[in-house]
Amino acid sequence: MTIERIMKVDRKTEEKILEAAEEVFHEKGFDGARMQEIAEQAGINKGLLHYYFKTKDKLFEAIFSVALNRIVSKIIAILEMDVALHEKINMIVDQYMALLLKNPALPRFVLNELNKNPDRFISKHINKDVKIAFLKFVASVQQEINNKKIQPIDARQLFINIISLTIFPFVGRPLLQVVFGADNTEFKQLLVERKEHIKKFINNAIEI
Amino acid sequence: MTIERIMKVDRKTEEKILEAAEEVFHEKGFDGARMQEIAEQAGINKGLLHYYFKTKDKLFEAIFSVALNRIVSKIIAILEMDVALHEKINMIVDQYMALLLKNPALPRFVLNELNKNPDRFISKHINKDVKIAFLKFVASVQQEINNKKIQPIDARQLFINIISLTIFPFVGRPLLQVVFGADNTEFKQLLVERKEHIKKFINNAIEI
DNA sequence: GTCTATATCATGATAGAC
DNA sequence: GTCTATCATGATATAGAC
Repeated sequence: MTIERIMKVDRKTEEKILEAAEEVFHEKGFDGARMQEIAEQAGINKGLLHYYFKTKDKLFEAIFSVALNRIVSKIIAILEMDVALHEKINMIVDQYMALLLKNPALPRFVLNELNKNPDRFISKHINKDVKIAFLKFVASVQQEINNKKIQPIDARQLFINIISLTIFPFVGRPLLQVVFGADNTEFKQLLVERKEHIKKFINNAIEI
Repeated sequence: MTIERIMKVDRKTEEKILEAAEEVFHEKGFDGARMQEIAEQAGINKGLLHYYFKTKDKLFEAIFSVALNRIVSKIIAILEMDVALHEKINMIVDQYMALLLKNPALPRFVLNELNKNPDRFISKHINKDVKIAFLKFVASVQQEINNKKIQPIDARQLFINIISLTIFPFVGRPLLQVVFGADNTEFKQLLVERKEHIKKFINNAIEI
């Protein structure tokens, strides 16, 4: 009974911390984030924060690994599926767009931290899974080329294209918004429409 | 004579500082950069650094405005030109790729700082120029659609596509490199080939 | 588990000699 | 203009009371 209550309280505090840390780290990155701000955001104080996560690095690692996984795992799952190429492409765009619309700051955060410290990737098991999944994608592309369903194309370039068209708007948003003179709601509308646009655009580009 | 010598020395030191600051800021961002490191990189000490640029913010502003300008001004120039649409697209891709291959860290730096502080844009005159230039691009697109040269397409989405396909590989590099299992030289080769790939890809996508 | 108070250290910035 | 020494602040992290 007492233990139950304590565990419940623990869990709740830890969750509050993780939520707060995610928000602050995603927004400001590791260097810009302050333990003070995370504590405030979580409704606790610095002391308690350090009680749960000994160091800033440890807390960051917890947030970053989740974020990286969110970005990568979905791609792996789709790339590995046994469906036709254009289905794969549509699924990547659809599901990725949905993910990013819910977490607009995610790609910027992950890519930036990854650029500052590329080795962070190597430590993960993801590494091999990604490569294997990608090889299945390459095979899909080659098969479609052989069957004269699509034009000859470098599978790596095609992959870059899919990811670029989907992710970039979220990273380049401030730049694009100024160019378009678009406010937040207008730009969001553009992103929603973009899902169908990308699928059609890619299909046009590769069809024979 | 004496004045000349002093001015020459000044100029040289300031240049060394700006070069060092650019390198460090581009690499680590504002929050991650240290005045100490910039001073070392420039071969001077912190005191002298503060003598030339009173504050870190001032020094950053000098670096950032140049970077932003490098990213934006070229696009403006091309968008405003009176050439056929597909020429415009080719020029953007060619010249942008060339710029980014020489400054791979540039887009990540600018976009990240811009995301942390989007208002930084508003203070610039660029703001209006960009919008005007973009309107000329929209007109180009509309004209080609009317003349049945390309398929109907939202000019804003097309613009996003061009920029995405060109810039993203430089921002998403660590992610892509792991997926491909590519080392640095292999990836660079991919980027070089990419110039022609993008132009063909876009052309295929929009042609009638 | 949670809080307050404090230690420790790094960093941006200044003062002053040369 | 350039350097050394120092200040002042703010951030991570710890100690100890409750």
